[in-house]
Amino acid sequence: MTRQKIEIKKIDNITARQVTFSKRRRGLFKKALELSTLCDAEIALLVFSATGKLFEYSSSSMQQVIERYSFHSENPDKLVCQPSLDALEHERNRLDSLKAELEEKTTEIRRMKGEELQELSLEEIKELEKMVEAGLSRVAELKDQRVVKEISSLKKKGVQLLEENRRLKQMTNVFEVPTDVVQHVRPVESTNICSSNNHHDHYSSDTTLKLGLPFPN
Amino acid sequence: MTRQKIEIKKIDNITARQVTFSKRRRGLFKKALELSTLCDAEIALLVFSATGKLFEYSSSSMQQVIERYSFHSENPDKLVCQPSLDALEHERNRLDSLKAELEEKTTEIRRMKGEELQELSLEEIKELEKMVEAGLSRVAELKDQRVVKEISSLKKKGVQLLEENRRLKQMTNVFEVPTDVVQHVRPVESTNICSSNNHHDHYSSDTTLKLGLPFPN
DNA sequence: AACTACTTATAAG
DNA sequence: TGTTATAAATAGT
Repeated sequence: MTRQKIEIKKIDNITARQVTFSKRRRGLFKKALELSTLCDAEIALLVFSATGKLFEYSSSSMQQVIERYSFHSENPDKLVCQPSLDALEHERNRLDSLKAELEEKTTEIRRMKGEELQELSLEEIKELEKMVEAGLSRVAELKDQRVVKEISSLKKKGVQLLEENRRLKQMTNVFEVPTDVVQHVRPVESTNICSSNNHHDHYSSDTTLKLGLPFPN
Repeated sequence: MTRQKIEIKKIDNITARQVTFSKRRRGLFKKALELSTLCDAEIALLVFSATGKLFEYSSSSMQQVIERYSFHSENPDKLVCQPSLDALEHERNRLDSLKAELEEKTTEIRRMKGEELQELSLEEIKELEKMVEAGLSRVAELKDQRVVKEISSLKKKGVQLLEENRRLKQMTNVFEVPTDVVQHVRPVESTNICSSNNHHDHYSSDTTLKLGLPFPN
């Protein structure tokens, strides 16, 4: 919230994350203290860092506030114990391995972006560069393919539009003949009329077509 | 803390106190959420208003954090003895969200490598290309820095080696004068002799020097 | 509840 | 850790 606004999502850079944690933790505890003082509120605040360190604040005593909480939340499932510690532990193991995997991918992405290279050897950096280069050329290539496709489709559309224009001009001529002839022609030509109103977007012209001619389902 | 700085002590005016309570409570919860999100911290926050109303926030589940706290603070009189469905369910949610996150990162990596672009729009591909380009130039830049460093260190070493060679040649000349002269000279020149055995590492040559000429302390 | 003028928190270096 | 430019929180209206 300074120098630059940041997005509220997990900070990838571990060092930055720790620094931010310290600063914001202090800020949070200060705010908690102020709120309890100013407004005579009873507050408990528990913070476990990512590394498992505990930080706590309580306006009275942690014990007391937690008891008050337990009482307050008339927990009906308090009697229901033992959902199997085993299962819980299993879940936690899985969680840990997922976390590790995630950390790995996060680092890989950061490295592809040229961050966090300090602990790579020159050889590894060269390897990385080759990889990113390969990725870039593949992306560029696919982009070009898309562009080519886009252009050719645009050209095709241009031709169609020209065609339409020609027909519309013919229509103008048709309008000069008696009304019943025009009406006879319309069902066949309505598609073209619609798309000519949407020549900048052929997808929505399809939609318009469907709206104009609803199907029975 | 605006319009005028206020002293942090209980607000006398009841209305003002309630208003402040609302505002600051919101602020506090927001900060707590931000901290847990940014820094991957596990947080529990309990606030009882002066009128006894409970407000709570927890990054995972209140139950779970309190349990963790109970465990952490070697508190023998277990405040809450609930392995709890709540906690289990929470672990599972977290597992799911981690899985999703992992999936996301995996896709991001594949896209940076130019794979799986089919469902991106042209605009998105262009964006991606820019990103990979930026990454590549950063990687290349850092690689160049490394290379430059490597080269200059190699050059320095070359100069040192040359220097050593020169001295060794001088030594050869010294060995050609009578033995007693050489012995007289040795205390002064021993530094060079020693370091010439370690010309690839001038730090260890210092060590060798000390070993050769131990100080009385 | 909305609006500011001001203080505070904090991201980046 | 300390500094600073800027974003965010908020006291009083």
